[in-house]
Amino acid sequence: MALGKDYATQECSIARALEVVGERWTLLVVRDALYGIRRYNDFLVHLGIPRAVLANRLQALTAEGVLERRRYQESPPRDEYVVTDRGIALWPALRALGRWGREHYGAEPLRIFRHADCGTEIGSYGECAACGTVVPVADVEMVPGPGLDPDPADPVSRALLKPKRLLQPLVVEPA
Amino acid sequence: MALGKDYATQECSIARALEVVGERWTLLVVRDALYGIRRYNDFLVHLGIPRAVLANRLQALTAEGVLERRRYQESPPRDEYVVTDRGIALWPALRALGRWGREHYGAEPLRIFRHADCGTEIGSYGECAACGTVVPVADVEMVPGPGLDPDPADPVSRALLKPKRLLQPLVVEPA
DNA sequence: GCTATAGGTTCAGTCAACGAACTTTCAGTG
DNA sequence: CACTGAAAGTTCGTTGACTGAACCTATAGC
Repeated sequence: MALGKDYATQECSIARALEVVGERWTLLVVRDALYGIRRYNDFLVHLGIPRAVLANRLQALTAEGVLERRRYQESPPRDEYVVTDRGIALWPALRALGRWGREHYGAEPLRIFRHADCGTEIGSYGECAACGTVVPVADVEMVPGPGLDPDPADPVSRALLKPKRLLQPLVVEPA
Repeated sequence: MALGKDYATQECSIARALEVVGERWTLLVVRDALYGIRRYNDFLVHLGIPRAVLANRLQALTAEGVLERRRYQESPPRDEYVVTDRGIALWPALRALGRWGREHYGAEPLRIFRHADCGTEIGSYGECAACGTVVPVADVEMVPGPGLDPDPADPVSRALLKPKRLLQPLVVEPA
């Protein structure tokens, strides 16, 4: 969606944000990065995105400082994309969008997010009602909800069925 | 951004939300609607959006129940687009996106949002720290911040310089 | 009759997305 | 040593969306 040419005239922080994360697929890439996905192929399989578009988005998000490209093996050279603090700061916006989507279009929750320390489901704004604090993203535990397909086709979706903390790197079993 | 064909396979409330509001311009239309803009021409002038795209977005948002089309005069027939409860529910997501944009890319605030009852600036999640409650959108007052151009070219931007409550219909002075 | 306003539609050109095929580099296996 | 397979892309032709300009309709005011 984003495009400097027009959004630049907007004088608006929302428009500024959308220039970075407003394009098609971009917010879903950030979502997956928060879920712990780091590798090109895992994004590819989980999103079902054209390869060229994924490469473009990963590069753009890296250039914007939302992701960081990191070498994880030397031979053959392989890089992974890790979400930065700037990307983590998008969690409240993604959480708000997800709540809105579920409340207005979804029936049952697909994924449930809980405070890992106490097990309480976190609220609309990422807060824990029991502890009275906003939960750091690293302390959010994601568990599958009743609406989620219990036997998805792709190995990345299967790996995401296991309860896990956000940001923790996802371990994908080979198919 | 949105497109059913691919996002439908996502099993994700965020993707579901992006199918509705993820396309280019769509979230900015909703933002303007929350600011009190209701008329085709006012959206057109303020956004600088191609006419055909605006017509498409207004129709799509109306079909999704985010806006409501309402006749405001009979002769000649003229309709305005008013944000619904479903659209108002997007405020936390827009607020979160705007905060992120300002904190990571903007210098000074462009618009400041305050609790109309007590004057306190509202927080990241739309809450009032003084009152300890989430402020209903209708009780949010918008005032220009230091970063905003004090003398914009178009009449809609000029009308938005005056402090006003969200949702209150915008009164545009003829140029 | 003339002009302006509001709210669109139509059209040609451009640009991005899509899906399939292809490339490179290496590790492991027989 | 050839073969297979994985990871991370690049290239390319087609399709679809966005863009800007022009055009259209109905009415009010002068």
